[in-house]
Amino acid sequence: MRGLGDGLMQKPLTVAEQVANVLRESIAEGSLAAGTPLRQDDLAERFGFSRMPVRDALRQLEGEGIVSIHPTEGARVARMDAAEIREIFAVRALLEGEALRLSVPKLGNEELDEAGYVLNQIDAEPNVGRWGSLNRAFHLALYSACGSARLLGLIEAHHNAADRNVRVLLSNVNYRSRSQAEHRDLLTTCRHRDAEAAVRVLRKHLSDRMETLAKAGDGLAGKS
Amino acid sequence: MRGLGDGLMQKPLTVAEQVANVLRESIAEGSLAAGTPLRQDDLAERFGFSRMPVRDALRQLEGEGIVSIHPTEGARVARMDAAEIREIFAVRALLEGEALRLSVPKLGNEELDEAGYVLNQIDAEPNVGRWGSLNRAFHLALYSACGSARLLGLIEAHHNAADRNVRVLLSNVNYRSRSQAEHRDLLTTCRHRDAEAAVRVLRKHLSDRMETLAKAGDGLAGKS
DNA sequence: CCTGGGATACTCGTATACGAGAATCCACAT
DNA sequence: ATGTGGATTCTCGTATACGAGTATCCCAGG
Repeated sequence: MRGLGDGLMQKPLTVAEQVANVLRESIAEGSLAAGTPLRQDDLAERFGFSRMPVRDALRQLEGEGIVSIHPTEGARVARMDAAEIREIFAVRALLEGEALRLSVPKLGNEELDEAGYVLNQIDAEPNVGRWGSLNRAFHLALYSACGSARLLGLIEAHHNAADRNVRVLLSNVNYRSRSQAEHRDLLTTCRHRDAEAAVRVLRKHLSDRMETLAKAGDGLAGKS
Repeated sequence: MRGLGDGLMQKPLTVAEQVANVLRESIAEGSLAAGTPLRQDDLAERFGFSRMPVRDALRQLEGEGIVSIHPTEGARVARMDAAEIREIFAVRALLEGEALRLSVPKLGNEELDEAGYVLNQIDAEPNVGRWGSLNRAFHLALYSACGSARLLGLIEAHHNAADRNVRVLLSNVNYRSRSQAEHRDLLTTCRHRDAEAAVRVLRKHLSDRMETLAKAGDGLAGKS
């Protein structure tokens, strides 16, 4: 859970955080496959910094569940099998369902329009790499009125954790169009301020996407 | 969320983790009040180590939401007002409710007996400081069969985050006896393998404890 | 040819050292 | 007396250096 309450606080961007961001993106993008050893020396040399910021970044990513660290053994990109993907999506369904339930009654047109704008951006975005963060932005916009920064932080962390698994399927046009259709359904339901219906749509959306992921992505996450 | 899946993995205990444990315990115990600045130099000197392990420990605790770090400003014990306490308990109710629902059907007598044993330990434990970890052990024992290491990790993290707020009320005999009574109710329901009833008991337990905490602990967490 | 032991190399954890930025405090001028 | 400016101090972030543990690889012996 990275920075439970960030988003508003103006922190001087430190090198360690930049490294963490790049690593997170590289892992999400897929250029760093699951199980890849992350040597501190190598990374330090690649980035042109010393090992200290790299250490901090790895610690941070460990907290997000993206890498796993063993003191003597070093850090590796966290493995993620089908069971793990199901776990993440189950937690997401739980957290996001609750966040949506709390948020919908308090949603203003401002947030709804923002969500709709993001949806259009997704349709117009040719670069697959940016789809993950846009997807996250859409969901968080709908939850933003839930009133619990902690809940939002957990949700964001789990989006990050699952990002790399989502992206591998984005080249599949079917996945993208179905996902977008479900997104628009969800937004419409939210516009009607029907919280329970929205939660049902969301849970089905997550459940369907998860099944697709777990089936298709079973082997590609890499095995030991 | 510290070590999503620890508990079984045998890691060489590093100095940084020891420091983190001591700090976590000190914060939970209350000797480090909310808002207290945590100077790296001071802590390093107190523990007899250099600043590096302290830095790592602080990073880790930040990930757990126990301390907040600002790059130039340093680290402080995270503030926690009544609203934050309610957030934590709301998340706990959500996570633990689901974990219990998943776990109850698969619970063996082994885990149930373990939970009962822990309850007796709580009654027999004179040292208030150990009540927090025993309480956590009881709850986790009931959830242990849920099948999701991720869920258990999140639950553990939120127990740690709320620990210090729980402990301040333990000197109150009423709180302790009522909590124990609710615990025994919960255990009995679990023994009957009635998942939905167990979830209802748990949610009421958490809700009641939260209300007591939020009311009583409103001012004692310290203000700026 | 296979196995066991020892030395080497590698990686992490920790310590020390240096530079930058911010907050504080004091002096001076108005 | 009060406000402003500058210098000092304090703290963190980052770099470099050292020590310990572990895995690996090669060579000798069976």
